[in-house]
Amino acid sequence: MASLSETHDALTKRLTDTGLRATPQREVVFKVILEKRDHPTADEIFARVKAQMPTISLATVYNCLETLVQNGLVRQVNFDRAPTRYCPNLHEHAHFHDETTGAVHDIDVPAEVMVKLRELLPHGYDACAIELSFRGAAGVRRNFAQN
Amino acid sequence: MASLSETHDALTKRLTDTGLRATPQREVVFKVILEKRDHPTADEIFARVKAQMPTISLATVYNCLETLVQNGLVRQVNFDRAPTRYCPNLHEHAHFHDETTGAVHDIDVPAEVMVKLRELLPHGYDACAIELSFRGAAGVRRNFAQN
DNA sequence: CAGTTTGTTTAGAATTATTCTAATTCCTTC
DNA sequence: GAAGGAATTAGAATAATTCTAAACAAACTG
Ligand SMILES: [Mn+2]
Ligand SMILES: [Mn+2]
Ligand SMILES: [Zn+2]
Ligand SMILES: [Zn+2]
Repeated sequence: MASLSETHDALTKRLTDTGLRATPQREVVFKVILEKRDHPTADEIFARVKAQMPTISLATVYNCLETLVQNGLVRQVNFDRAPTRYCPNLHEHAHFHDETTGAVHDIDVPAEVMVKLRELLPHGYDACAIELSFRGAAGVRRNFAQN
Repeated sequence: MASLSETHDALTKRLTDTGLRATPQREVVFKVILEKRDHPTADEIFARVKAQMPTISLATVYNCLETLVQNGLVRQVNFDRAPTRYCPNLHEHAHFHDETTGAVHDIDVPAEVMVKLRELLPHGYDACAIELSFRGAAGVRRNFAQN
């Protein structure tokens, strides 16, 4: 996995390339999303960030998230009308929403499957994004380490 | 396609089976969704319904929609944080959200593709629903009939 | 039938995630 | 080290949806 300073540099570069600043707020928001690879909501991110930067405001968290999303550093995930979640996994992947625990799991999607999906579109339809999500229950819990 | 009285009967049967009533409000909400096979929002449905039943309230439209969805008579469709849309097409299908026009188009998904998607899930994951949606621009407009 | 229960509709208030506003603070550059 | 632009902040505003509580309607019950 990428080290902290690597991702820090990625953030700085990606932002400054667009004339934006790598502010402490943006850095800490980005960091907490990378740290725990669940799919937190803005509120959850706000809570985690406040632990490290007690003066940050919720508005700033929303602003930072918007910037990160627009610059392709995090992904935005929506399940019906629930609060938006944020995902640090930039690989092409789908989401499994476990209704019993509320957890969201990443599901790998091979490139060839993505190609197959794109082929479903009639001629002339050009998709700039494909979203695939599952809803259900994620399996028997065994006494093994989960994460 | 199914006739009006057919779908009317389907509504009545499906509802009364669950101890619910086929009220005029539920019937007219269902009817306007079937009539125009776009993917209207609750507000749009409210406007169309009011033309036939001027006294209906928005709360009732929401109530009726919830009932129809819960009883499998219409489908609910969400695109990120935009207002929920309602779809009368009960076949397994995906949605294409045309960002330039705002229109939503149904995309056929062969059963075998659905099977393939389900196979992406790790052992123990049980999906009760799979949602697939595309976002982009829907093709060159030619001078042919559209619908 | 009359009376009771149960389900439904309705207007308006409440909720809640998100966005907006306007003032302040922070950098960067001249 | 002023000026200008960018970013942050608190709090107000927004908007889709849900909730509340009262009125209404249909379905039972004896
Ligand atoms: Mn990788
Ligand atoms: Mn058919
Ligand atoms: Zn993810
Ligand atoms: Zn549809």
